[in-house]
Amino acid sequence: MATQERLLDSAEALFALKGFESVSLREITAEAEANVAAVNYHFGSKENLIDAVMGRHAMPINRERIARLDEIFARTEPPSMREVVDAFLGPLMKRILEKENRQQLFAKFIARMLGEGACRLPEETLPQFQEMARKVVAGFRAAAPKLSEEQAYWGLKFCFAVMKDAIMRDEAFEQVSEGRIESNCDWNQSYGEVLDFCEGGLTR
Amino acid sequence: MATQERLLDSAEALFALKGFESVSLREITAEAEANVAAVNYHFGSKENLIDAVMGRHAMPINRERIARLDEIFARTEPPSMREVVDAFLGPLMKRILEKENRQQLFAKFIARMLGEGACRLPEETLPQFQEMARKVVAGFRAAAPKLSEEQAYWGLKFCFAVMKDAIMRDEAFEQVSEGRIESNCDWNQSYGEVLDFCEGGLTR
DNA sequence: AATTGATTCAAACGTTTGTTTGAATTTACC
DNA sequence: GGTAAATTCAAACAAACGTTTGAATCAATT
Repeated sequence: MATQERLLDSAEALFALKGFESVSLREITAEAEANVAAVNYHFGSKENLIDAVMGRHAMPINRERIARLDEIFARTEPPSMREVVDAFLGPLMKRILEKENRQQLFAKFIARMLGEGACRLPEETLPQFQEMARKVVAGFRAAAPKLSEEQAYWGLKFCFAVMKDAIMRDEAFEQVSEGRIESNCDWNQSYGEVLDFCEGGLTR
Repeated sequence: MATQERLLDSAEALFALKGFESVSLREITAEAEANVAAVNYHFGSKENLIDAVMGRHAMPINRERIARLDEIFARTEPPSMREVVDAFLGPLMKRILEKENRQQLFAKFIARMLGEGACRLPEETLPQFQEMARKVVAGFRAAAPKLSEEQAYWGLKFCFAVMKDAIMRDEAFEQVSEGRIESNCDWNQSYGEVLDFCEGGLTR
C-alpha cells in the first residue's frame, strides 16, 4: 500500500482513539511504518493531515445522505420522521456496523473531531454539507409540518449530538450507570435507541 | 485572592475555551499572574489541577439536582417529563444563565471535558453521581412508565449529550446551517430547544 | 528582633513536539 | 542501462512542554 494511504489510515485510527492533540507524528509514522518526515513530505503539516483524513470520507457520506433524501422526496406519500432521521444518520452509522475496522475508527474519528469543537470542514465540502442540511431540514418539516425552520435546524444539530454520544465510549458514564449501559456492546441496539430518541425529539 | 483560587479560575476558563491538551501551564500561570512552579507547588501536577477544577463544582451541582428530584417525588401527583429533565439539566444550565462569567466558563469546561472522553470523575464524587442518576432514571420512568430501565439510562445519556451540544460553540455547524443557528446567542431559547427535544425523545 | 514555616521566584531540567535538511535510495522513463 | 524525478531516511532543528530545584521573600509566632 502507498505511504500516503498508510499514513491516513494510521492517523485516522490514532486520532479516533486518543484525540487530535494527544497523538504525535511519531506515533502515526511508527504505526504506518514510515519515516517521521513522511507526513511533512506528503501532506505539508500535521494540520493538513487531519484535513485529509476528514476529506477522504466526508463527501461520500454526504452523497449517500442526499441520495436517500432525494429518494424519499421522489415518492408521493409524505415521509415518516424516522426514515428522515435514518437518512441523515444512517450513512455514517452504516460504516460503523460494517465489519471493516478502519471504517469503524473513522466514525469515531468524526465523532471526536466534531466533539472537540476543533472541526474545520474542508472548504470544498461546505456547499455539499449545506445542501445536505437543507434537505434534512426539509425532510423534518415534511414529516412534522409544525416544526419551524429554526427548530428543524436545532433538531439536526441535536440528532447528530445524540449519535455522536452513542458512538463515543464514555467510561465515566459506564461508572455512573453502574454497568447498566455498556457502550459499544451492541451497535444495532445503540442505533435503535438513537433513532427512538431523535424521532421522539423531533415529533414531540 | 489566593493563588490557588486564581489558578483554578484561569485553568477553568482556558480549558473551557481551548480544551485540556491545548492549554499549557505557562498560559494558565500567566493569566493567573503566578509563577510557572505554582501549579506544581499547590496541586502537584497538571492532571491534579484539572481534577481540582472538576471537583470544585461537581458536588454542589449534583446536590441541587438531587434536592429538586426529591422535591418532585415528595409530591403526590406523578411528575411531568419536562420537570424531571429540567431537574437534571437545570442546575448546570442555571450556572450558564447567571451573569457571572466564571460560572459560564465552568459550564463550557464541563461540557468540553465530558465531550473529549477524557473525563475522569473525581473518585469521591462517584457515589453521588450514581445516586443522582438513579433518581433521574426513576423520575423518567415515573413520568413515562413504559420506559425500561435501560432505555431510561440511554435517555439520561442523550439528554446530557444534547445539552452539551447546545452549550458548545460549533463553528462548523454555524456554517452548515448558513447562519440560521447562531450558537450562544440566546441561552434561554437554546435551553428551551433542549428541553423540547429531550422531553419528546423520552416521551415518544 | 529573631526564628520558623509557607510561599514565590528565576532558572534550568530532560523530554517531546512539529518541522527541516541533505544525502541516500527507489521508481519511472527514454 | 543510464538519467531524472520522486521518495525515503537518519539526523538534527528550534521551540514548547511539564516538572524540579534552591535560593529569595513573605507571614506569623515567640
